[in-house]
Amino acid sequence: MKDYIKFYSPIGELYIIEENGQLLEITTDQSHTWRVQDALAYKDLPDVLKMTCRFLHNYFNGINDLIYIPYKLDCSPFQKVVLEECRKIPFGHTISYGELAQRVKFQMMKDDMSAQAIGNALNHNPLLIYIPCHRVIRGDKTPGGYALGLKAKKILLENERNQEVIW
DNA sequence: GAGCGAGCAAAAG
DNA sequence: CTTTTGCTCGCTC
Repeated sequence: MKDYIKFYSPIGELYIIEENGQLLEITTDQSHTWRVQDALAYKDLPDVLKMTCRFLHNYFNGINDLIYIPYKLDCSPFQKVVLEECRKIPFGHTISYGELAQRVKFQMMKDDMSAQAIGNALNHNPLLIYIPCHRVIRGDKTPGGYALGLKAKKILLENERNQEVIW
């Protein structure tokens, strides 16, 4: 049993998808909605959708809401580590793909880890915004790429830079 | 096993 | 400063 709601954001309509009390996806992909039940009235929403909605509302108003939202990652073990590490990047901060590669390397106790593999994993980030993959940029400080296009990445980074951070 | 990146660093123009 | 070149590795088919 899956439910979803639409959230109108500065980077377009976001679809928030939930299953059994766990956050499944935050996406702009409209074609995903065929899998889910009809959208519910707000008062009947599962808590996880209300939490995510509030989180996004706060986020786009420059408030770093540090709530934990239960979520389920349906992806490879490698991607999970990358996404978990990415989630730890604080509001308003940026790091490079290479640096994230170092952290993942440590987590997985590997000898080598390429930045390219990190980019590959982030490209399939199922939880846009909540996992702030837009805070990961190239080593030379240029933005690199973004699944929704560079325009969206710049809007998100501008949003974090200009807002007063409320802890 | 081959091909594909949201990359990197060094070297060249 | 910008562009090119070689190298990288986990994922997917």
